[in-house]
Amino acid sequence: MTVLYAHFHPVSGGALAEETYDGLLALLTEVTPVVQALPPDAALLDVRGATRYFGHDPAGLATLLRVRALARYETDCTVGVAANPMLARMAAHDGPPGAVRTLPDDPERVAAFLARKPAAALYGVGPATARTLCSYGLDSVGRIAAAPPAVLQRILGAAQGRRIWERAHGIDPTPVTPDARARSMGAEHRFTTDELDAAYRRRALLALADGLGARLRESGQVARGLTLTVRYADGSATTRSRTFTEPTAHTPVLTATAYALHNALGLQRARVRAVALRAEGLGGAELAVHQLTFDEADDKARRVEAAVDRARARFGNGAVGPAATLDVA
DNA sequence: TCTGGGGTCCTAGGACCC
DNA sequence: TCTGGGGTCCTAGGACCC
Repeated sequence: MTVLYAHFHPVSGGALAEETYDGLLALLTEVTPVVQALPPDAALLDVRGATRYFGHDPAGLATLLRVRALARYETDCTVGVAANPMLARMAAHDGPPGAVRTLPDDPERVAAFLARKPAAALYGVGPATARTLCSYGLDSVGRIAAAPPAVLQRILGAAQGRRIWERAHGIDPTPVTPDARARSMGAEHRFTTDELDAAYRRRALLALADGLGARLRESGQVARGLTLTVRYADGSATTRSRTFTEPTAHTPVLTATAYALHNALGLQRARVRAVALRAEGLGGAELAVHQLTFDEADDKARRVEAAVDRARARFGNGAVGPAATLDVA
């Protein structure tokens, strides 16, 4: 047992504040540097090496963390302790919140723990996969584990089938990865009433693109492409994505791409509940080489953007924004 | 226990290139 | 010159997690 999965919940109830979460992550790194954040309210820890230093076994370390989180942040946590991330997660979810639950490494104990669980309790099996598995009579983790891997691969596809078979046997080779860089960054705008007006949707997209660009530049990142998701009144959704000619964090490019994707959908009388933008394929801005153009307008737009970013840094995010977004925010 | 917003990963088909 | 198989990229969509 070297992996801890911690799920935090404020004693007062409600959601965890971002600053509190940051503080909790710092608290976790007091115990081990190998902490993987799972925003907004969870984390994985590899405590190999920490047990000796602190003179506690992993369960003891988990208890220590709980006490500190309560004392310093009035935040309780549920901790699972096991041999790998998947088992640690499942141990944490195996009972009421606010406890430390340990699953020993003993293969028979692990098998017994898994066998009695319903299919949907297996990490990586959600409602849809559970339905599929159950339709083949594979309604418990024990039965999934007993099925030949080839059968699961036929039902679920090669990668998913293999992974589910492994997990049903308690196997999870994924390491705890500290400092994992985000792959994408997105935001959604939900309309208060189902929106039929394309102009209003464009204003929402402008606000989203503006905010996304600011976040990208603030974090020193560029994106390779943009995805637009449109959610409709009936719960369905359409996604369209486009790759930029070069990685960028510039709001005008994001906005123009968002508009182009939106226009290409050719929505006529669609009842739109929400629009969302996601910047994909993030990378460090230092790696991006901007094609030098002699386009004066482009050059000016980038200088304006830099000035806006400086104003925001000084006066707050609400200080400056495109005029057309004012009635959407 | 549920909700929801912000994420991740996978699949599959088509285009393109070698 | 034609054929063809195998990468890789792009795009759309689905599923899952916290």
